[in-house]
This record gives sequence, C-alpha cells and structure tokens, in this order.
Amino acid sequence: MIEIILAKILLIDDHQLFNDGIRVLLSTQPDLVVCGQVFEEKDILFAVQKHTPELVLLDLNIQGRSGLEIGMQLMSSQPNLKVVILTMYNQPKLFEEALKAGFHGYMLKDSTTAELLEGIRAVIAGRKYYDPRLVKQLSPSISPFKDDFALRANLTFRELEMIRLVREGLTSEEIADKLNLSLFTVKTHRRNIYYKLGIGNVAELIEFASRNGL
Amino acid sequence: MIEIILAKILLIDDHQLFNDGIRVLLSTQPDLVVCGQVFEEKDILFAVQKHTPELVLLDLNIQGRSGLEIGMQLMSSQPNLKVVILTMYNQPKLFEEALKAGFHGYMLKDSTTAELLEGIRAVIAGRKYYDPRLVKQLSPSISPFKDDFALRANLTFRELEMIRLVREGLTSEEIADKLNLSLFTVKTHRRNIYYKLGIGNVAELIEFASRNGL
DNA sequence: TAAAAAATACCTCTTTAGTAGTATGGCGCA
DNA sequence: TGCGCCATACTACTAAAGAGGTATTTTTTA
Repeated sequence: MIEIILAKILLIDDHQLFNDGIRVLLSTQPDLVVCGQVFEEKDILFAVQKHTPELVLLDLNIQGRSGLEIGMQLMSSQPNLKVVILTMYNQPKLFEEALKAGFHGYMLKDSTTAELLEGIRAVIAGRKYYDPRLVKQLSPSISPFKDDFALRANLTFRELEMIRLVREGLTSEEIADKLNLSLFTVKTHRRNIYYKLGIGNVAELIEFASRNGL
Repeated sequence: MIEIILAKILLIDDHQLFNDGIRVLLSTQPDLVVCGQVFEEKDILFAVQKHTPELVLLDLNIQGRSGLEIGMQLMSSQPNLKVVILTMYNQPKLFEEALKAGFHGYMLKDSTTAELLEGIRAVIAGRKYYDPRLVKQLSPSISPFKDDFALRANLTFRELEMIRLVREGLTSEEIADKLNLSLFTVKTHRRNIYYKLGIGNVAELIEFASRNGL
C-alpha cells in the first residue's frame, strides 16, 4: 500500500478538476492511499514526519513562499521521500528550476486522469515523470533531461538504440540484421528494457517513449 | 497572404505567452498577417466585414457573453470564414459544444508555439484542428474525427476504439474481454486498420497514432 | 428498399514477441 | 584484482501477432 500526501493541491480553485478531483481519483486506485492533506506550509513537514508517505504531491503556490523551496527542504529532510510538483503553471523556467532541484516529477493540472496516474506510478516505480509538454518546450541545448532520464531509468545506450529502432517499426530480427547482432541479443535487450521500465509489450514501450521524449 | 483577426486573445493576461505572444508569433510567419485585433464583442463583426480575413482566432471569454455564441454568429454570417477557438479552458464540455457548433479548430493557450502554428495552418489548409489533449479526453462516442482524420483514413469508430485500447498496452484478447467481443473480431479489426493505414505492426500503429493525434 | 459499409465471427497457418534461465568476454572502478 | 555492469549469445518454451480466406448480421445510406 502506497501512501501519499496532498500538499495544498486541494485548495486550488482555478481548475475544476482539482477542487477535490485528485482525492477522488486516487481513491479509485486500490493500492494508493491519501494519508494526509495539508494546506499550509507549517503543516507539511509535520504531516510527512507523522505519516512517512511514499510520495508528496506538492502545489507550487503555497501561501507566498515558493513551493520549490519547500519541496527541496522536504527532500533533504526525508531522503527517501518522493516529491512531485503538481501545478497549473506551464512555465519553462519554473520547470527547469524544478529539474535542477531534482524533483521526482512535474505535472500540470490540466493533465488527464490517465496521465496523472501514469506520472504517480512512474515515480513510485522509481522513475521520474515530467509532463511531456514541458519537456517539449525545453530548449534542447539545455536539455539535461534526455541523459538524465536515461540514466535514472538505468537505460544503457544500446537499450536506447533498441527503443529507437523498435519505434521505427523494425522487428527484432530486422534490428539484429541492421546492427549485426544475434536475434538472441536483441531479444535480451528488449527483455531488459521491459523489466527496467516496468512494462510488458511493444505498445507500452512506444507509448512510454513518446511520452517521455526518448 | 493569409489574413487573420485576433478576437480579444491579446487581452488575456492570465497566461504570459499571450500578453502579446500570438501577434509576435504570427509576425514571424511570412505568409500570415494579423489584419485586425478586437477586444470587444461589438467590434468583431465590423472588423471581420472590413477585412474579410481567412481566419479568426477567438477567445471564449469575451466580456460576459459566451464566445461560442459569437463564433457561431460569425460563421453563419460569413460562410467562408474559419473560426478557431483559442482558450485556456481545458473543459471537455466546452470543447464538445464547440465541436457540435462546427468550429474549425479548438486550441489551448498553453500549447507550444509549434502546436499553435500547426493548428492554424491545418485550418487554413481546410482541415480541422483540435488540441490532442482534449480529443483524448472525449468520450469515444462523440469522437470528432468522424468528419476529419478518421474519414480521410477511412477509419471507423470501432477501429479508432481499437487503436485507443492497443495504445494502452492491451492485447487483442484483453480488448476482446473488455468489449465483450470475440478475439477473432478484434483481430479482424486490427488487420483492417493495418491495411487502411498501410502499416504492419503495433509499433508502427502507435507511432502513427501519436503523430496524428488519434 | 436495395446496396454498401460496418461490425461481428470463425478457421488455419506462419511469424514474431515475450518469459525464463544461463553464460561469457570486456571494461571500468574502487 | 575482484566486483559489477554491459553487451553479447544460446536453449527452450508459451503467448500473441499477423496474414489469408470466408461469412453472417446489423446499420447506414443512397
């Protein structure tokens, strides 16, 4: 059972989905539990220490003070805690800051419920999740993301290469021919990729790659 | 030279990109010209009649009155005019209404510049353009692509549904279970999709769907 | 209402994907 | 120098996808 704290995100009234949508959404997930919900900065640390949740969903707009600071403080005080920013601000600069600060996720409030859940699950699974729209807007020169992501998902170069070729519609055999490898090798790589990403078939692989700009 | 009128969209101050971003954006496009810009309802019809633009970018939040109404009025008075909704409201209901009303496009303000241009160009080219995020949220029964992409590719409703489920990583058997169909039926649909799209495997299907916002 | 299109279903067969376990040479690093 | 990671490769198996054909029912539409 995974426990989650909602940090202020239920107070946001500028997007109908979130008036109490996120709690409802999470309540439909048998393995996710909202163990706390706070609306002011002073309560967050206390709640986290009390519940020691797996993950905190953090709004960026917490009464004046920057949510980023609060989040960073949280992460340094609780090394195993995962902190995901959930905000309405689709601002590249904020996003870049959050990236640098090492947040485990950055999602936008107008995401679909499927996307939100995907993000939460990705982070719980030990990966990072950033809204694809933000990643797309990142200037490619800065983009610490690609390497960052590959490294954090523990994908090797060969594995990334496999993903690229699978996306082009090549079969394992065609990839083997192209790279002068044994078919067995290619299949081993694919298996490892699936294992690392926690997925089970090509469809999921390509959806995943598309979403994460691999 | 394509002429465009911006209907109130420069007044929106809740998203930095649009304070004057859209005009700047369009000014970088040699073949697009902003021929007018209005901020109040009473000026729109006059401006359209004066400039007879190809396209109007219309905000939904025009001083109290529903932007949808204004847009419908515009379209009926100027049959050749293309009207694209550009709004910050990612609300399925609004979007569905706009679809029914026959608007040529519906874009969200937090789109990237590339997406905005893509949408504008699609509409100018005689196609329709709806933000993929909204389309994704639509209940499949309403799917707007009946008169758009699906028709071009001759994809039926059932086929689109198959694509959606395949993208979610479901196998043919799982789809069959979910929809209470025979496995044979699902496989037949998949075969037909591949034939229509000229592709040969799941990887290509999903790449294709991603690229085309199915 | 007749024709066309869409959705449904079945059979057979080949190919590819996916799962599981194992193994080995190379390379970097502590 | 030995441990871990990477890339490579194999066997053996099951599951699923894909290609080919055919056919019935329902729904749309001309």
